[in-house]
Amino acid sequence: MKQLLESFGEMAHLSEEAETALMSIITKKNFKKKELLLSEGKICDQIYFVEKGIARAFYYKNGKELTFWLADENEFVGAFTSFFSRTPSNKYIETLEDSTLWIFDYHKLEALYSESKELERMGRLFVSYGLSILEKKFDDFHALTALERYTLLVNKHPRILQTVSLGIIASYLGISQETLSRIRNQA
Amino acid sequence: MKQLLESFGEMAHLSEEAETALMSIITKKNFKKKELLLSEGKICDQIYFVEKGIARAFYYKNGKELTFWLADENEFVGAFTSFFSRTPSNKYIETLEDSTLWIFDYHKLEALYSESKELERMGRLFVSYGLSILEKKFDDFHALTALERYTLLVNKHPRILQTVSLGIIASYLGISQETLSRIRNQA
DNA sequence: CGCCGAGTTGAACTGAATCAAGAAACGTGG
DNA sequence: CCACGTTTCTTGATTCAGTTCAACTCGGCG
Repeated sequence: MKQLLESFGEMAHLSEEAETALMSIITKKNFKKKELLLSEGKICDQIYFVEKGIARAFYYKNGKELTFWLADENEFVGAFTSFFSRTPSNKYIETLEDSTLWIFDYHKLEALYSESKELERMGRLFVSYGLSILEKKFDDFHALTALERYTLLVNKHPRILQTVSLGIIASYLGISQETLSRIRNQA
Repeated sequence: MKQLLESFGEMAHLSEEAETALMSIITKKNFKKKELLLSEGKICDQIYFVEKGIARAFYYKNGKELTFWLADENEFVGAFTSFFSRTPSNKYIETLEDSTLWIFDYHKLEALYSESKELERMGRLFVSYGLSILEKKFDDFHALTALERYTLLVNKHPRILQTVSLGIIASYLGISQETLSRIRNQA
């Protein structure tokens, strides 16, 4: 909860009223490992903030799972295009550990934004912040080699390396599981 | 201008007032080929909509130019993280042809958003739309091979292939210029 | 105790990068 | 408008990183 509010603070300056209003529409929920939060064909109605645990987003390509997002603690996960444009998603979201997530519901958020100019503005700043994060991810993926991306992950999210299975991490980094195994033992 | 308004329409429903207000703060300007719109160390104060021509964004890695964004006609280009967070950018933006661009200035936009709830909302929808586009780009880059990305580019933006130099396209696709030359002559 | 999923390791193969040289296209100034 | 020089593109030969396929190990769990 404290972490969540800190994350908000980074994104937008919230008045006490705005903070209260926002907190009133989000809900905290516990999930078991491997619970599915979104599946293909559904519209993504909820964005999640990981308070505890790990979640991932993936889709299928040629019958194989492709993990393109790993959300460690204090990070968000969601299918944003589907969420914003209200179109069915081709993505799946699931927990990889027993997790505690904060749920941001689309309709509740929209209702909240409609309440006041300040809240509308808050929404804009959230999305702007999200766009920055995504731009960073895109740049990393474009500019870095698999090894560099691995190093980044080790430094920023060592816990993911210890917890998440190798196959998932490999697909996240865009390399085969065997190559990742070799990189790890050692480089 | 018509194209510009159509693009807006896709992103957000604008009342006539909102449309007028928006049009009053953006400006159209002509640029020569190879004009620099943003350079490293500067804060990105402007987002550009390409009415005519082509623009690109790139940065340097190990002394080599890396093009990560190509904006064809009716597309946007900008250094979004820098733009939103008001921090210096490591990126360059330039035209690749004589071009006509619409300029969206940060401070003018912010002033506009402050004017009303509707305009604030419009801003939020713009950014949401931008986030969707970026997510799409990210997914493409993650899931597709160089050849698939090449095919996508050929289909969607044949004009880029004819106009932009091979080295730039290759770096955009994430492959070497030689490989792209071979792919083109033929696959 | 034996099975099963996850990880490791090896060997062969493949696609792409790199290095290098030459051809074509372009523009710039005389 | 031509001639030269620079940039861009192509092509070939070599090298290398990473994939694939396959076998094997390890640890946990029923």
